[in-house]
Amino acid sequence: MSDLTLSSGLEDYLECIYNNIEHNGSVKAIELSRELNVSRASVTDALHRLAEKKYINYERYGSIEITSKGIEKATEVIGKHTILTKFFEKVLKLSNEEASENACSIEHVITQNAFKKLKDFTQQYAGKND
Amino acid sequence: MSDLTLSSGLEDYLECIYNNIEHNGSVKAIELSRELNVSRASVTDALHRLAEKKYINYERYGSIEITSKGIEKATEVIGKHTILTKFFEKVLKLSNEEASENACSIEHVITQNAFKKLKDFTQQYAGKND
DNA sequence: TATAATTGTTAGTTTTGTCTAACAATTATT
DNA sequence: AATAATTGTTAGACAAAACTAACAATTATA
Repeated sequence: MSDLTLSSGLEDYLECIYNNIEHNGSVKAIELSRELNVSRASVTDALHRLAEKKYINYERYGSIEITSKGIEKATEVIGKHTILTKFFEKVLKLSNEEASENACSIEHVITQNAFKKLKDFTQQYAGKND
Repeated sequence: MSDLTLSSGLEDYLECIYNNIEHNGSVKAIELSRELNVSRASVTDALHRLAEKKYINYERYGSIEITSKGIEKATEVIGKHTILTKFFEKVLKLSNEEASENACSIEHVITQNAFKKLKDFTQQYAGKND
């Protein structure tokens, strides 16, 4: 019985897959390799693990397709990323780069509830200070 | 040449070692095993890795002593933990338990600069709203 | 359409961190 | 002091993620 949850690492792959498909209609392994700074071999491994957990459909030499389960997870993580970045940028006044860097690590570990509160707080705050 | 940086996992061991020594004057492996919910064997491994990186002094069947380097790192992480908990509790109004849970994961990944800004923000905010 | 370049896969290795089970050392109890 | 209980270590497995090097498939180009 395989574990169905995603590690931070696999969430990053999924996020990247989703974003590329959104913007370009498709993704290739070489592109994930470039954007995530990992070897092509590591991408192949990750694609197999994601497929095993049903977040994507993938067969050797085939195209990478994201499943509805994958879309759900990806949008969830990306939503967190967006709000966290906004919080660090608008509330704490960090550069976009550092805001995004922090968002990128925290998005994988923050609890649902904490995120919800942070989201409300950030939106309140941004409303008042814009 | 061994890597001198600490993973999240090893930081947790070090934090636990430091806190126990502070409160009780010493720690035993069994206590770390209990508090961190890992086997005694895993603790032995972790102690060797921490000793190799010079964060603690340790020899088989010997007592666990934290080095000055270890104290520096532990207090840094604990400092982050404290402020992050305060932020989640006082600013976002989470329960102490959930505040601490989030602090526990974020303390290992937040950048120095982001932490500094968050600290200032939290102290400002707490000052105004107490 | 051959050939060359690019992309993807496989096999084998490494590191980190975990586990269990068996054994050794230490500490407590009778 | 001898025995029992607790604590610590070792050995051997396993899983997740990464790597390189060699090879296979695909795509582009001469």
